[in-house]
This record gives sequence, structure tokens and C-alpha cells, in this order.
Amino acid sequence: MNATVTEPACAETRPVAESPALSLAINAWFVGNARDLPWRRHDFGAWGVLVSEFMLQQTPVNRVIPRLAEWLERWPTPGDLAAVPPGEAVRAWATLGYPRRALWLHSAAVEITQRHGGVVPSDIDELLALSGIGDYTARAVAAFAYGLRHPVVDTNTRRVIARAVAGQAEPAPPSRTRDLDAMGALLPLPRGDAAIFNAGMMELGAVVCTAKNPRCGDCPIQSSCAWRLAGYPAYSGPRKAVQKKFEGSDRQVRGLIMAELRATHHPVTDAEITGLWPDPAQRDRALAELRATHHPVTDAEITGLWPDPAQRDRALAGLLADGLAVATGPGRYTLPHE
DNA sequence: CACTCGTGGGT
DNA sequence: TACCCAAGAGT
Repeated sequence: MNATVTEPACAETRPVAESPALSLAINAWFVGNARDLPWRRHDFGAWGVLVSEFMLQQTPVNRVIPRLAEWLERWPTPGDLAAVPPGEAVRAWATLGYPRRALWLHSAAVEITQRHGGVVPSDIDELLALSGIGDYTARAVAAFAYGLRHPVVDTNTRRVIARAVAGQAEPAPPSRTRDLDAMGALLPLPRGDAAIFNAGMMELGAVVCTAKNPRCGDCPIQSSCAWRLAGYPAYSGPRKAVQKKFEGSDRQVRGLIMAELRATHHPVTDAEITGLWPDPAQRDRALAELRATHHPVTDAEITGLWPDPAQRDRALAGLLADGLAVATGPGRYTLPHE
């Protein structure tokens, strides 16, 4: 690590890379140009950071911000979330996408409550043991919530390293050890500087060194960027797998069923209702009204969502297998309520 | 490892 | 219009 650079520019593998110039320039830029995002507030807390990281997995910042605020207002601690049924988390997740994350976040809250006394752990391995937390999220929480010195590598960081250090237009396919080593070699020694550098690399990749149409003229490291110095060579590596078309896909059907499930509610028992109000006639009228809008999703409704029976079956089976839907009776489904 | 998993904005 | 892309994780 941190070997002193004694060779001039001809050492092709690492001329600029291990010089501290990169982190110095990026940190200076980040301090002056970082977006004012909620999870960067000093008092945001580890739970808030963890929730934000779950939401930010594959969902853009702008869509996360309002859901995150609602979420933390409703469930200010892991224990608050752990106390409600998982379906409530899925409903509050709304249209952020990939609703399994809501289920996993709920599970993580339960695990934090049970195993860690309701305190978000700071240890990488303990974080990795939580549901829905992988290499990126574990390190992000440790670094951003607790200020610990770990390399944090996301898709932005990988792209910045590929360009600025390796001189390539796009990063090679992700490789855990190689990516962590590459970032680890660039990471400043002081904890605080390391945390800023982790965030700064991500920020640079998010707002300047973007996947398409990078704004190289605004880049704080343009003068040392290996990609620029090489004349912006085009990417020549393996082609990234093209995302399958969403329109008409099983995924779209899942999404439609999920939207229906989010609009439903846990079936209330007669006993619960009896306890709410003394007058039976009034109870029945209120219940009839509720059933018109709040009821388990029925097979008939699902049939109306999509014409292809095979796709409907696959989508529903997938949701049941994932625990995003549960059967509450023959042909009746709701979000998980236990 | 390749594949799957939502949703919506940008170009 | 059809892609492309987005602070990944689990199987």
C-alpha cells in the first residue's frame, strides 16, 4: 500500500494513481461543491444513513429524498420499524422499486433490534450479516455513519477510477477484491480524509464524471486524468449485458400486482371491529364502505391487470416466493402482515 | 458467474 | 421512439 512513487511517467500501471494528489484535489473539490443531501447532515444518525443506503441501491437520489424523510419521521429508530408488520414497510416503500429491499430493510431492523440492542452496528462483518446489506452498503454505513476508514466502492467510484487512474472509458466488470484494492490504494490515511474521499469519488462520478456526457471541463482532476491524457480512447472491453425490455416483461406484471397489493390492507377480524364501535348497524355500513376500497387483492383483479395467464402466474408465484405477497384465503392476497 | 429484481427521468 | 442509466444484493 502507499508505496512511494519513485518512477516517472513511464511506469504504465500506476503513474498518478498512488500520488496523494488525487485525493487532495477531490477532497478539496468535494468540500466546496458537495450537494446538500439529507444523509450528509452531521446529525443524521446511523439509522438514517442505513435507510438512505437501502433506498439508494439502484434508485436515483431525487426519488429517494421524499420517501426517506417520511420513513424516518414514521420510524425514527430500528426498533420502531421492527415493531410493525413487514407489509407496512413495503407500502411505505411506495414506488421506489425493487420492493424486496423494503422487506430486507425491515428484516435488518428486526435483526438490529434483536442482536445489537437496537443500535446499528459499525463493524463491517456485523453489517454484512444483516439482511439486504452487501459489500457496498456495509462499507458505506461504516464509513459515512461512523467515519471509519474503509474503501467504499460503488458504480460511480469504479467509473472514476477506470477513467482517472486506468485511462479507460468504462470500468471492467465489477470485481470485489480488485475494486477494493484499487480504492484502498488511493484512500488517504486519516479517517476523516478517507471518509471524505469515499464520498467525493462517488459525488464526482454522480455529477461530473457521469456515464454519458461527462462534464470534463468542470472536473477537478482533469489535468491528471489518465483517460483525458490518453485522448479519451473509446471503451473496448466486453459489452455490458443489455437490459431486457421492461414493457411486456414479467417484471412489469410484478410491478402491477405490487401496486395493487400496496393499495390493500390487512383483513380486519370481526372481533377487532366489534371492539371499535358499539352499534352493529353503523359498523356494518362502515365495513361495507371499507371493503369497497380496502380489501385483499383477488384473483379476478389480478386477471384484469394483465392478459397473459402464464405471466400472471409467474409474477404472482414470484411475489409469494419472495414474501412480498401472502395468501389470506382462496384467491386473496395481501402484503405480509405478520 | 449470469441472472433477476421496479420505476421513472434523460436523451 | 427506444434505449440508457440509476449510492446493489441475493440466488
